[in-house]
Amino acid sequence: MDEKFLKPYDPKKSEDTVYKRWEESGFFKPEKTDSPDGERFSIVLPPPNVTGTLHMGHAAMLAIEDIAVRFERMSGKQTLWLPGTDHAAIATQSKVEEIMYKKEKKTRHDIGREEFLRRVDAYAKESHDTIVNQIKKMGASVDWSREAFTLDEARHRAVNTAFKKMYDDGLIYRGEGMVNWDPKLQTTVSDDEIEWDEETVPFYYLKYGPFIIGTSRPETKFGDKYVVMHPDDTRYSEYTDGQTIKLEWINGPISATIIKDTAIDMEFGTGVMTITPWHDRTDFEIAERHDLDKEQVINERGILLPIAGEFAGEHIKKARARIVEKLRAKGLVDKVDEKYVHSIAINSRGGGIIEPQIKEQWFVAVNKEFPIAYSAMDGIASGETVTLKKLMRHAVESGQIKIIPDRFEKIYYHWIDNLRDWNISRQIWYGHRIPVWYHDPICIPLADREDDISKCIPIVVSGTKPECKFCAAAYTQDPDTLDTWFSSGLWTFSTLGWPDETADLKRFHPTDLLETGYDILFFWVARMILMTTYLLGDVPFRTVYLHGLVRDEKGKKMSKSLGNTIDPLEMIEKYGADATRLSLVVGAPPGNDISLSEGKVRGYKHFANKIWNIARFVLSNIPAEANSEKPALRKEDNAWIESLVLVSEDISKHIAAYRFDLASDILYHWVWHEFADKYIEEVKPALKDGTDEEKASVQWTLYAVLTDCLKLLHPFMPFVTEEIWAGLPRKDAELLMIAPWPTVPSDKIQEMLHT
RNA sequence: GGGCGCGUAGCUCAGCUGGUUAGAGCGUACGCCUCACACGCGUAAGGUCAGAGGUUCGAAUCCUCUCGCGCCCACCA
Repeated sequence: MDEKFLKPYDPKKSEDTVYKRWEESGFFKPEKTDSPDGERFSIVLPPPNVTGTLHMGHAAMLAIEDIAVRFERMSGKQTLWLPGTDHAAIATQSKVEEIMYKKEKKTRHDIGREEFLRRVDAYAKESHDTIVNQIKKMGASVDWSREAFTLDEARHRAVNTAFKKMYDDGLIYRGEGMVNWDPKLQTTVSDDEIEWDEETVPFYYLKYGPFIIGTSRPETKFGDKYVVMHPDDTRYSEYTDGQTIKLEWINGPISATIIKDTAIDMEFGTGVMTITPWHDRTDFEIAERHDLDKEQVINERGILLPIAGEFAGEHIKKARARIVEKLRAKGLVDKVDEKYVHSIAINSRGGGIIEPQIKEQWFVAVNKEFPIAYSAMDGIASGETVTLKKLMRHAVESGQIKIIPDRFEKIYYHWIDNLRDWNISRQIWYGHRIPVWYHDPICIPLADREDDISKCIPIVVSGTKPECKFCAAAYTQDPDTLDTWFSSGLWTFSTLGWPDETADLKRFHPTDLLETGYDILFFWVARMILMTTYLLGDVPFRTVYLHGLVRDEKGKKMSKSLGNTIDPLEMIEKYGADATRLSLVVGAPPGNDISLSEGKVRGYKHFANKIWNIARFVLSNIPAEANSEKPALRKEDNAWIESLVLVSEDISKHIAAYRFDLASDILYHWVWHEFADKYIEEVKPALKDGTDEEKASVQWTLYAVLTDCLKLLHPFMPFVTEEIWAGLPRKDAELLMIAPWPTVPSDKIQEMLHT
């Protein structure tokens, strides 16, 4: 027996060495795996953001995915797990800006676009290296030779190709729309990136001519010249749509127009409101319906514009009190409700309070009909007229994508139904620059083109800088960058070489599984489905497995400000990666939040040591050269083999059904409380005083059970099991990671049990 | 306002399509350094399965309502 077994298991001593052995073996690469029946399994790693370090959520993701991957690999499939990182545009940029401002009191504008991007790249690189190290520490069996980054050259080409195709199909357009403007980060953000916070503020009832209107934001009211009410509201039936009235307002007399619109809730307040179409989505929509004027009141930095009269140039935050004071002085304040609770929108990527604005931006049209060029999907034919929304819905509705747990399918549909055109342009610098070039002014006036539109093209979509054939004027590129989810939406295939028709793309796409947290179902999963169905006419993956959030032992969300975070690296350092992995898997069904405590991790470290000691016992009780010849088995030993077969089947079944929580729970229990507590105890007398035949039977069975347990445990606890495997005298594979999974064909079970 | 999830021993959770005295781990108490393991072994305490009503021969498990916790969505002027 190897002397290492004489000491307790020390994860720190072996984990790095074991990982190196795996990596050097080449078996992380699918090429190395024989797959006679051609079966394959592929999955992409949800690329972690290069904004720092990995947290427990990442650890859970890595653990779950590695279990699936190792199981499939051991089951004989050619297996690819493709790793990478995400540039996370806005999150990374704001992080670097924050650090820079803290250290040097400089903003990105002080140092310029080029220098700033150099710094972000440096930060991203450092962050990337940390992340890669952490992924390895967790034991993730990813194929590093295929590692990708959402902002590298290959992905940039994919992004430009996708953008151009969508533009040519009319699915990407530039237009004026209501966007979520972040005055702090000076960029738009998507609807999904907004978080809502409750805030208690005074609610003002203001006299607006003969009406009383309510508002929590008097500072936006300067330009309000439309007063809206429900057409069925009998209280205001004397007023007619389009009627104008004169009234005294903040900065003097104005003329207001009555508008009747069903968007008004008669129950709310007085049932009358004025609108600010430039800074409110509902108001914007009313204005669109009635073709009303829209005026900007607040600029991009939150400063009031000249329309505010004497308040122009003031920041909205400061101006509010003075405006209310003036309204009071003019007798326009009817009453104030001091404790009004409403929600304010905050940019969740480290930004500020969102101010809706009308801006010219790039959008993806989700409701526009177009003929899909090619479709390999069931139920959608090539050339069929579809919309992006329809494609997204169809992929799941038709069962071609299964979401686990299935209750998220409903949530997914609901999200699609409420989806508006996707604003994809951001005014930040870090990210894929929009591949659009402007020639302004055009050198040949439209009138002189003689209908040959190729003569001078004002807007060119191209990955490279175009040149005008007719004049020396250079094209200038759109200064904006793309929403980070645009590039991550391409992830399952951009990582496989698309737009080229590579062997990898043919072999590994669609992927089999997409595993991620339910919190990014919309951000990412939905957008991958959108991009893939549209660009490839296929689904990006067959199954979506959603894991929950990792919370602390009290069920609270882990956060730095609460100080309740548990660092995965620290847990690995103290208890080993196997224990850390198991603590995130046992008792964590799909879609349920996981509550974690250090004690839980410690408990599983003890389990790792238990396995180690089982191995020690078995190895010290069998001949040094374990005999592969199967002896006649005692009745009891046969019964244990039977029990093992049953439990293996159970475990395989649960893994195949993505119930890693149940599989690991059962395994833990069987290995410890059946194999160790019962079988090993029962067998001791026979090993001591039994006949040679009895000893042979017990020894053979002990070894058989041990090796199968190691195999079953390996996906969950790859390090200890591999380390023990290395010390075994006889085995059916040099490395446990590629040892055959102990599935016993049903016809063999009977045979096995009765020999 | 709409939707979803959860509420089972101190803590974290199993209990599938309803069926013998409701389970596990951690923790606790007590006893054991028994020649695989003290990162261990053994024993024990601890639950009106959130509450009420209903379906049923029988419910933690199905239905209805109530309470509590959490989450998601929505154009809360």
